[in-house]
Amino acid sequence: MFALDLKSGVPICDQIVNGFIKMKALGLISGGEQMPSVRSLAVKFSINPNTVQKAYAILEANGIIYSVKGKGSFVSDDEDAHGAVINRAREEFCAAVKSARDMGLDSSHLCEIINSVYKEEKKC
Amino acid sequence: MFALDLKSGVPICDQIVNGFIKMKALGLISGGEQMPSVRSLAVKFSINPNTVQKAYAILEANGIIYSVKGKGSFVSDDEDAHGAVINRAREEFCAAVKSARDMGLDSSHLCEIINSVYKEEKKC
Amino acid sequence: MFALDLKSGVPICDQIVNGFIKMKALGLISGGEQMPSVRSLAVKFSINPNTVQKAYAILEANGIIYSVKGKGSFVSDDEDAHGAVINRAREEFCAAVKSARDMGLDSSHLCEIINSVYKEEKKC
Amino acid sequence: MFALDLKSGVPICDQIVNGFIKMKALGLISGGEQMPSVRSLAVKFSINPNTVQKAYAILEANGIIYSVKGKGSFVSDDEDAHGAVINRAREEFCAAVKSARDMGLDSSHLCEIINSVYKEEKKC
DNA sequence: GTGGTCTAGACCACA
DNA sequence: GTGGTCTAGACCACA
Repeated sequence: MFALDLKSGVPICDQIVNGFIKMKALGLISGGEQMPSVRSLAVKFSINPNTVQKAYAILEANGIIYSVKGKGSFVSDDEDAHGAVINRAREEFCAAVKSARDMGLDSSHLCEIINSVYKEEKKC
Repeated sequence: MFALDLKSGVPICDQIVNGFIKMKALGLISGGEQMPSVRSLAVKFSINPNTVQKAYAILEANGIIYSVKGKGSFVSDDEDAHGAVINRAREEFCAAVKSARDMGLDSSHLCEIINSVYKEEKKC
Repeated sequence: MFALDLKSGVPICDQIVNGFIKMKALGLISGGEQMPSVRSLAVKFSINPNTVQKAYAILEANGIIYSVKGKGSFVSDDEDAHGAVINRAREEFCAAVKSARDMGLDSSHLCEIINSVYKEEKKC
Repeated sequence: MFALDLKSGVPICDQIVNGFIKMKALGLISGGEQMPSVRSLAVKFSINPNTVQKAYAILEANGIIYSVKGKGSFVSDDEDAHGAVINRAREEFCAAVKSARDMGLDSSHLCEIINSVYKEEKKC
């Protein structure tokens, strides 16, 4: 399970949404699996249940999860939805590259960073 | 000179800060050069002088520019300050790579994106 | 809690910043503790919320506090940040000593002033 | 002769006033001696003559210098005036001590700083 | 004219 | 309710 960083400035709601999306991308949760209940997650993270509720609503709107009244929320099998999320990730990365380019970093340097991150060399 | 995108959702103030940082990184402005006055920039962009003022204050707090009362604001010669900004850009890119990795994108794919961005192929 | 002196000529914003820095230095507030809300402080001091907002932004930029949207502002645990503030205080005092020396005051006289201030003799 | 620091944030006018006061305190200029002309100083420092003029007016208002029409400005013999300036310096140092105390610095530490400054050990 | 501070008040995202 | 951003406009010190 992912952790929240209250001091990061990133809205808690977004952190929860991204947390579950990454868990699915990494195969830590998969289609059909039950999500933790809104209440239990709120207690676990010591945050407002409304915030968890909102995150689940966003995940559902994106087809990542679905809810069954009286039973709870479940991870969706919808591969299209997950693909759309991946596409968005690709676009976000693309924007990050442009930003880095505008700051004067050259492409070979960026590739080095990528390699070190994927090798878990913890150089950055 | 850079352009503002009022619809982007990115605070105008941040757009101005980043605009000048990029201009310095690209060598379009350099140490000692006078910045446009707060008022003139506000008129040029049709925004409130307070917003420009705030951006200039952030640039000054980061050592990118300095202001002389009654004379105006000037680009700083402080290379350390600019280096710190570049370092932050590097860290941001590093975070973007980690995020992409967590979303399941592989490193060769990321390198391809980098190459297409630097070749201005506008594929993304 | 500190008091504001609107007639002092010192910007209200700076007075608020220094007020909280001193409170932290004196142990009156400590890491994790919630700051008064921007609005409540504005009401308490009968000043504009924007002024408080600016002071909080400066404190946050210096790592003294951090803010969580929708929840409020909190005193940071970051001891490095607080240490940096103390260092700046030391440098300011150092500059004051140099200035006094240049004005012809001798060192023993300065030490006397220090002693009288710390003894609260109110001689100056 | 003293130097100006345009980036310091301290008004140029104040820097000139303090520069001459320190020169007198250090004995670098003495009663009856002629001050550099407003124009020459403005040229030397590459600043606006109005700024020099204002500084001289402040020095004259404090009895540090006096002007003779058609001849120029001269350093005053008025010891009372100089004494008043020294008193103000003492008060300023006193305020600096209070500020340092409020930041948690203890008196022995301040005395150490004083000693190192007067020994020109350049430790700070 | 130039930057710096402040008030008054609107509007937004978030919890 | 909480912080964040922005507009509109006043007033100040300084050059």
